[in-house]
Amino acid sequence: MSLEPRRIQVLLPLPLSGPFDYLADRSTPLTAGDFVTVPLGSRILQGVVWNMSPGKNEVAADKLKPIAGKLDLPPLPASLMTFIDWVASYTLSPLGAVLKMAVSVPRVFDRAKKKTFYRLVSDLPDKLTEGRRAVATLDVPKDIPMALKTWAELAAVGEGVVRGMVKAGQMIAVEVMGDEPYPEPDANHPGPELSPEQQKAARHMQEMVLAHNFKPVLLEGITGSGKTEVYFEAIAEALKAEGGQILVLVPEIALTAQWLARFETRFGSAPVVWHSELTPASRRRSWWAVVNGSARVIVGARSALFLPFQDLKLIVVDEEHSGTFKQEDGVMYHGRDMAVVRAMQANCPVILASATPSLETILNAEAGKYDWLYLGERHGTAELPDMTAIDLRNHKLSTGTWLSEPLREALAKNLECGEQSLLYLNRRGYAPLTLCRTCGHRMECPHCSAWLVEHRKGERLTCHHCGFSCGKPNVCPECDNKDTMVACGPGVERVAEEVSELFPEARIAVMASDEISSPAQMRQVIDSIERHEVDFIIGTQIVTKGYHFPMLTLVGVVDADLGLGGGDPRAAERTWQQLEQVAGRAGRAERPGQVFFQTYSPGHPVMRALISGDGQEFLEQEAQARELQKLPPFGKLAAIIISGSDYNGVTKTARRISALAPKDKRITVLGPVPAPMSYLRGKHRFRLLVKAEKPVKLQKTMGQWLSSCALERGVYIQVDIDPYSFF
DNA sequence: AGCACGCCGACT
DNA sequence: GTCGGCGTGCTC
Repeated sequence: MSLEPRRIQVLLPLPLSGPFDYLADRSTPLTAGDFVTVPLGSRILQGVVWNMSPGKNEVAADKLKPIAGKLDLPPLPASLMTFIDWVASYTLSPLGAVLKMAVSVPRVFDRAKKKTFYRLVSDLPDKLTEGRRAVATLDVPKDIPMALKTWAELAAVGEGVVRGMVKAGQMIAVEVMGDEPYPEPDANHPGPELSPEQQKAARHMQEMVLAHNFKPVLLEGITGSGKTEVYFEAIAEALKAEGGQILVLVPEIALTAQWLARFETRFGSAPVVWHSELTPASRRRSWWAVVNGSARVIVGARSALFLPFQDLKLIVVDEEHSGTFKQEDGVMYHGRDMAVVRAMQANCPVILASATPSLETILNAEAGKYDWLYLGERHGTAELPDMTAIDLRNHKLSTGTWLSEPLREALAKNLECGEQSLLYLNRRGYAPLTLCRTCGHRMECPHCSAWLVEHRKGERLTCHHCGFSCGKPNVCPECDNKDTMVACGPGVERVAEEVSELFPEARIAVMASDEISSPAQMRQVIDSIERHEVDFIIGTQIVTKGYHFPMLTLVGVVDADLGLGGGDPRAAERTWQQLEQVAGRAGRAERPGQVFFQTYSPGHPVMRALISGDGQEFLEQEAQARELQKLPPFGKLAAIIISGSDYNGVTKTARRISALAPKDKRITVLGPVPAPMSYLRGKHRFRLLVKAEKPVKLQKTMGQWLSSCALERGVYIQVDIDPYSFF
């Protein structure tokens, strides 16, 4: 019998393309997925056993080091390892970089101590002391063990009382890895009444959950149709099973206090949350709850896909059309698409919900690859808002104002009626551009190819791409003339200024990401709107995130054309989605709503679709355009970003990569052109677009192609499979 | 990602 | 003469 140490593969959470071989003692029990510590260079790192056999490319025997130890943690579930492998090869990212997303839990390893929790026994004696009775009659979910301290606090007794009950056998100690478990959402908690239409959709999804098969479903529902309540029923169905976990992906968890409140109303307790702004302690607690299976429902941002679920029963992607699901740096992946893959690997259904589904998803549904459920009725008696385009060619704006006569009148009338109005402009700050009246000099960011945006707070100019900021100059840096710098164009702050001049008495709230920095602050603003302490809401994108305000009956889109320029084939679709979402804010509950779009091109297909309320024709046009250009989903698309601080080096490399493109008729390489942000954080960026016909194995082709291009120093390339912007 | 190794400027 | 700047490249 050989007692020679065996060679195993260990993957480290570093941007390395694959696992390293290490030596492991045959007497230590190890399996794939186990967390180990290994020496790397001069340091000791935590890694994951990726394979119990050596790697393909033989490493010299004298380089091999033995593993340093094994961590007392549950192994990474095999399903997550499969997913990590898949994501790495699909996105052409280093395997270790993908692993890092799954194990970047601060101090998760060192604090993995066993903790003791307590639960009540079922057969308690009738006679108890007053303190013990308080503990025994607490209204807490059964079978959820809690810390001694928690019991004492909830029952308002001393810890001694609880300790006494343990001694008397009235409570049982339970050993749990990690922190206190979360309460389990109650599937049978009485929820809101569903309309027949909602019930029908809910039943379909419940059946999918029971079938326990991979199946994507598009849940399309106009704003106010109660999509959330419908997929809650699918979640409830999955919860009824003995074990298993449900993942809900949302675009920006930090801002969805209203969503969490609705969840609690339906299920009696909050779900486990996961997003980048969690404190290290709650991050660790959530991670543990997921890995030990005690977290039944997890709601999170796209990174939640990489949590160590033991047994996924259902995935929901809310607001599936949202661009924020696309990670644009590091490992570039699309959360919605990866959610579908994760569901496929877990063999469970995946629900894609949206009022304005992405074209990709609609086409998948039309092709029959996805089931398609449609909710067309607004909840209660609310009717669809009235959509009106204001042609700015006929209603000229006077200089320095941004609200046309008809919109001002409508706002005045709405204020008189005591109802709330929302003005939407997807632009933060006061003015997007500052220029010199004398010489025309534009204030640009020294590190990016972007204009500096003026913010009223502190009279500062700020770059929205890299955060650079400086005071607003009195003297033109170019021609030295004094007091010639003027603000051009509107941001939300400037519209707010105009509104306060028009209606000096009115109460105004500005909602923009730089005004609202925490969920608590968001909560505050929402509360004050709900309490009707606000007449006018002036907001950017963040107002489209699914809040409803019953007194909000008028929406004005300050610049409906914003975002249509450029030439990005996705711009029209995005604008349509955004404006449709904003329009949905108007006239919920029992009050009809009005929506006004200020535009210079009321004949644009997007505007026509919005006004007629029929997106069908518009989407068909978009689909045709994509098919003609062989853009996704009719073909494959990837971007190569070449960046570096040396402009010549970058352009030279970009041209060389383009020249070395595979000679294949089915592959077209466009560019290089300056990337959307061609100068970002001090680095020049150029982009190549790779268009390929569907049968082309894009990852394999690109991998071979790019590894054949030797890079000069200081030049970096990055691949973006399925780029979000087609530019 | 770290961390060493390495090759050029201002200090005791 | 060294201390140290951070550029490049390796880590089983």
